[in-house]
Amino acid sequence: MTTSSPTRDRIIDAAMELFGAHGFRGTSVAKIEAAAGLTPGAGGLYHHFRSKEDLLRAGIDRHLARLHALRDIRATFTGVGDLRTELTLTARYVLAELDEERELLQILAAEARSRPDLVRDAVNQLLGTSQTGFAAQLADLAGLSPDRADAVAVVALGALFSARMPRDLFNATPALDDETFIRTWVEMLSALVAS
Amino acid sequence: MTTSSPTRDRIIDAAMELFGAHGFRGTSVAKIEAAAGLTPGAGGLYHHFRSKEDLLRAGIDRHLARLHALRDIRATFTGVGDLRTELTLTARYVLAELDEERELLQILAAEARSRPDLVRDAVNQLLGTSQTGFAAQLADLAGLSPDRADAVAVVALGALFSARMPRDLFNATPALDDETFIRTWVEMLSALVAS
Amino acid sequence: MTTSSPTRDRIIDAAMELFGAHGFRGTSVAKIEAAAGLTPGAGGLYHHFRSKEDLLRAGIDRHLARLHALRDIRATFTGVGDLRTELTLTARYVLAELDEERELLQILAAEARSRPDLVRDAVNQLLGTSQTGFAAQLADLAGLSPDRADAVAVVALGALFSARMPRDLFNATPALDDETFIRTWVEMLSALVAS
Amino acid sequence: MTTSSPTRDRIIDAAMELFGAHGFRGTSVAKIEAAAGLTPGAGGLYHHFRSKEDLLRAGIDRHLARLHALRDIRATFTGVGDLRTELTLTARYVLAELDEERELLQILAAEARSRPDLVRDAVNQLLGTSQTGFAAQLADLAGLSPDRADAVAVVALGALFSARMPRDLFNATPALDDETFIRTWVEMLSALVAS
DNA sequence: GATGAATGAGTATTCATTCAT
DNA sequence: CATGAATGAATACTCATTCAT
Repeated sequence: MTTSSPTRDRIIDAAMELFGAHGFRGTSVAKIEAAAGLTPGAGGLYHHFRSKEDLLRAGIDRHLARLHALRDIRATFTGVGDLRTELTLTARYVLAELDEERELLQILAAEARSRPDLVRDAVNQLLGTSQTGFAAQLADLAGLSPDRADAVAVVALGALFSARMPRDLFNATPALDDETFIRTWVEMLSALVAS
Repeated sequence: MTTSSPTRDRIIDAAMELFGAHGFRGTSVAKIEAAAGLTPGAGGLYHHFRSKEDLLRAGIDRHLARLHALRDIRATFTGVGDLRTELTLTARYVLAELDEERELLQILAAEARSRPDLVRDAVNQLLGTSQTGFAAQLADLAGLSPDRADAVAVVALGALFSARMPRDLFNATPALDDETFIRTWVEMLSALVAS
Repeated sequence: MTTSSPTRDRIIDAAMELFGAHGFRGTSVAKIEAAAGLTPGAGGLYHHFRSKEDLLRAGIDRHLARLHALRDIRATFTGVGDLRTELTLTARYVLAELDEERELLQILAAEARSRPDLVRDAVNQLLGTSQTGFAAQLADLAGLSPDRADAVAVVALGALFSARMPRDLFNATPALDDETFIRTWVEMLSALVAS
Repeated sequence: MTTSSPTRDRIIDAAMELFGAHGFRGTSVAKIEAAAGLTPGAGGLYHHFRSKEDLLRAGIDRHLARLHALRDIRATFTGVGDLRTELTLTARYVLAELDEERELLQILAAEARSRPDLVRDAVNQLLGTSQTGFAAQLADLAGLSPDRADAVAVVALGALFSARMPRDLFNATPALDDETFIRTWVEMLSALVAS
């Protein structure tokens, strides 16, 4: 458990927002301090973090922790309803989660080249549990074999991610509204499972 | 038409590789010059490009031009075979194209925050034609209504992109081999279309 | 008389050791505090010293005070024995004293440029009394005239100091072991006095 | 042979003077640039040296090179005259050499703690050849055995160095004028050799 | 067309010192 | 007395860009 203080939290908030908006390198320590209410350039940040990079890591960790919390909550509302309903709920949940993690994903995408390991680890945490969780759900709901459930989970979740990636990572205008996207996605999956 | 010269091309080559590996800000003009065989730090680059940013734009444009060429070639091998075969070919083609554009995608993802317009424009060119092209193919092959074809194209292409994004953009280990991915994807689509 | 307290003394101990090892500028107040058992960076040092420089002065003063004590003790064992014995004892005593003050000399040498007055004063105290004392001893022992005794004392003491300076001040490997050095030095002096 | 340019030389000149006066840490890169006629803070220094430390090394090397030149010249005026004359000439030469290297010695003394190896190496070059050279001269002139010549050379040269060290290294007022110092030193040595 | 040299504007980080608690 | 937090001032080093040769 890392030490927590109001200033420390304010620094993380400010930093992650700025990292998301201008990238890690594009955000100066002075700007972070200013945005956190400290005197810019005075190095007050270093009373809370060893380096700018350390702050990035702390920010990512906080995001990931929040995510784990979300996942725990989720477990409670599974297992009630028919296939279509459950898939629709899952889709909505995943998109909501992606929205929640938009800032994090932008940062990770921008830093992937400069901090490969940091990014890989974070992304594996983000994706890994989603995939195995959804595969289990599919195996359970639709009676798929483990291997098949895995494959379907990967392809289907990928499609779901792609509903947000172009917009969040590349500023592209989304090609479909959420309702239509989810409906089509559910149909595709139920058709596959039924076949 | 911008002037072309062997040195100019070498600079673009070097720059795009370095931008892909270390990001735009992470790549100094001096390093680009060195990698292009010029004296680092002497500013020889400025005889060919007005600024570092100008060079980035030139690099992106060259990638996009190459892409258009690819697309033209593609038109020739469509329209022969049944649904499954054609979908499989399409999937393979899209993945190959993504591999071809990996460097570009990495650069675009990293710069999305700092150069929103530049990135949006490039990505729209990359995605736009794919989407309408594939929608048309689907309408044609499976007799879907234009709206429906659009929706299905978006979801299906998104799934396909997601076969590369985690690895190319986030250094994540791919969860599925290409063969399995494509097979599952084709099944999903044909099931949907058949239903 | 400055106030004395266990913490204050611990701070001086820590500081002088660190100053000797890394120089005054190379030693941060935070490191001194840490080495003295205080929280680093909390400024606890300032309850005992007005500034870092003040602490340096206090440390030097403590060293000089210790030296005076040594000198007093010394007076007791002079005046017994022939010339050679007495010179040998003197040589041993001076080298021992130099060893005792090694840390101080290192600090003084390093700070000579940045704090000229502080260093000059301290060094004058260190050298002055040695020189007049030894001159008196020589005049007494060997019947030299005051002027001549002064000159011989300066040259001879200088030779003695040079047995330690290269090693203590410049990390050079000593060129001679103490026994040989002292024997040669005693011979040189007695030859001169006898001539 | 390191590259040489007027600016590069001006930077070394400025740096060594400032290092001597305020110490290495006490001299900012900006101040060196200003003193060398460059814009302070613009980093122009880095077109000539990889780092501030690299500049220090270059400065020390230049001093040492100059010293070797001096030594070569010296060989020409040895071997003419009786013992006393030759010793007097040697003493004057050594003091002149020390005056020539005053700046260097001050820098070395100040940096001994922070750059032990750099200083040790330089000092070994400075002292080593002096010592063996003078020992040879003594063996030759006065017919001393090698071991004894070594011992006498160390003690005598140490005495000579001590004519400058207090003043140059510790700002102390010299206790003797050069003439008297040298005369006493010569007497001491000839007495020893004659005995 | 290429280069050596220069510069203006940063950029992360350090540090002595202060002060409310 | 000691500490957590803050700050003003520095500091070494980087870099995109310009320009005379």
